[in-house]
Amino acid sequence: MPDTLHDWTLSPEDAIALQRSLAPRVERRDRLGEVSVLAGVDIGFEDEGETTRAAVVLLAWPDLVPIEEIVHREPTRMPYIPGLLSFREIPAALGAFERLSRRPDLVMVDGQGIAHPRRLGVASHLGLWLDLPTIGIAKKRLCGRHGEVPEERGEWTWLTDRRRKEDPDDAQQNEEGRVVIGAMLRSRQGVKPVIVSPGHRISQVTALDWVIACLGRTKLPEPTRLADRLASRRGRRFRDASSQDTLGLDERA
DNA sequence: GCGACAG
DNA sequence: ATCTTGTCGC
Repeated sequence: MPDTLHDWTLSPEDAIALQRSLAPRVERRDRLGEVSVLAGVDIGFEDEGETTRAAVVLLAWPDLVPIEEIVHREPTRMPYIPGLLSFREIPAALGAFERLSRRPDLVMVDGQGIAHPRRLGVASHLGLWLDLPTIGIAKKRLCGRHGEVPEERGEWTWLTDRRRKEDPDDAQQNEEGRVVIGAMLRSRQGVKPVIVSPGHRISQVTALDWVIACLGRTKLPEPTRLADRLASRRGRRFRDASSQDTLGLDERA
């Protein structure tokens, strides 16, 4: 029975202070080079949470064919605390990135980007650390509000939040002075929308464009979907039968 | 003070 | 996130 507090690298107070100091460095405008390799990142857990398993998948653009997969395991250091997710997941993610044969041009992360109380979700934090363009794709909302999302696939609605100290002066605002922090995207009909928020070095609109361009017929965009399968021990049953692998890609566009 | 709360 | 079978629907 490990005392979880002993494994903390940072206290919650220090982690929050670090987020506050890093948030201003997140770039919300496009700074992407030519994109030919995309990456999907996700984290899973084993041994009742004692082991963290990070998965990174590289895909060729625009084929969206996987060209490299890495699964990296290491001891879990921190418990899950809403708002401090990056401190729990990033160490393992970095371990996985170190083993890649090359760096991707754009990274899609399972979780929030700037749609975070201090505008530093795991996608933004990882983007800053790697100095790469990142996008956050989350399945649940952490903060902010939004109206109803149209039912049709590809439709979306803004996710907005009250302005905070962490928001830059030129942050994109709507008519009520609220700040846009992401978009609720109906990635598939009849399914709960996913939350798309910029991570680092990318604008809201460009982030949305990329995620939509990577949609198959499943809820999650291809990069994150593949990383998800790897990180959560699923999809191991079809390792040889590639027939199931490209199923989600056939009917897009 | 009372909820809400990524993975 | 994870523990877990069958089942409803395109």
